[in-house]
Amino acid sequence: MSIDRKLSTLELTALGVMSKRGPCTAYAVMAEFVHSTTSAYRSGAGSIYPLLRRLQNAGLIQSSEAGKKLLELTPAGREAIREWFTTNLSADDFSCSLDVLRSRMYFMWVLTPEERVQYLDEALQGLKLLLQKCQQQLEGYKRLGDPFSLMAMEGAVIETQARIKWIKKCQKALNR
Amino acid sequence: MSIDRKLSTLELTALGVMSKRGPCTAYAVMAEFVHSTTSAYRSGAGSIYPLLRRLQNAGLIQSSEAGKKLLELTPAGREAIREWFTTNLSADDFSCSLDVLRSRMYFMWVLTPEERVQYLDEALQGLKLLLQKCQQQLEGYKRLGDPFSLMAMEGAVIETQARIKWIKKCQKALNR
DNA sequence: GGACACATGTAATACGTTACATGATTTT
DNA sequence: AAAATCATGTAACGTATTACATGTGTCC
Repeated sequence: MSIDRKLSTLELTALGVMSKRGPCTAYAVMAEFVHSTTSAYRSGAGSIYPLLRRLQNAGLIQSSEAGKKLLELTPAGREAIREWFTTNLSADDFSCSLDVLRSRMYFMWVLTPEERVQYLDEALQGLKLLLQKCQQQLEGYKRLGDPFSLMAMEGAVIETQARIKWIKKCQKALNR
Repeated sequence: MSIDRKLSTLELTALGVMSKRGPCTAYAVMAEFVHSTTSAYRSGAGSIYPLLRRLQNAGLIQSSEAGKKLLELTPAGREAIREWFTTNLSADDFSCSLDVLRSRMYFMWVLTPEERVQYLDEALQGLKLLLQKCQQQLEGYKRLGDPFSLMAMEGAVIETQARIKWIKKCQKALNR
């Protein structure tokens, strides 16, 4: 009934989403993930519905008494989110995140010099576009969101700016 | 025989590792992943050996004629790495990376104000430690590594610095 | 009335993780 | 001689992805 293993990041994020929305349908939770800007969170029905059933079996969420098929957190579910912050703090949480652009950089020597320049150009353009999207969302949060969503989104902006700065540095290094 | 589906990041990274090392044993490839600082790449024997067999079946790597059980890239394998740069450039590659610290921030309102302060403190310390590790590796690359590994590692340093800056900003926001 | 979003799933498949298992070689 | 590292796997399990399937409500 209860949970023995560690919850995955996806499961905890689903719990977090539900804690913000209050009672909502499984479909609403899924919709949040389908349109996520973070590719690792982009999940479809085949992932979310079984995931929610797992959480329900674990007693972390339950059908709301407010009728229909609305789901809501149980006290145990709320506690699971708190424990995400307090107990699960391992080195993995701080470890460098998986940045495909950065990973690929290790192997860029397989390209010709011209291809390298072109690749970095495309990367820079993609990142600038991403930055715009992040900044737009940030503006939205400034009006509507809570301060914590705002903080999180500011993190995305700062990270993207750093990646842009990095690509520019790489371009300079190549020009020498 | 050849590949119809898209190669995973892990598979492509394995190809990249082998392209750098030249002919090497499966164990050597695995060892690179076991001790990775990026948690998403930390994989054991159960992941790498089947993965290498898949690559071999796909004709991307082969046993080296240099005797023993050494593996090396085929021309098709080298081409697969190049295509990683050229054709697979989707929006996903630029998307915000999965940063657990950032994800969690959305849901930090479940904590008490004191817990929030403590959590951010721990996060900051963890990131500072990570930064040190990254900078040490960077110094190593400056002597031994190729310029592309150096660039990649500089990306890790810049990213980590940005995350530290972000956490400090969050701390200031909480103090108000 | 047709299109679209809402709503909920299942089945096949493949992939990653963990744990287990074994043996050779090298180091202390 | 024992311990550690090199070396190569297998088996069980769980989870994510993709594609398929179905039905309702609502808007134009």
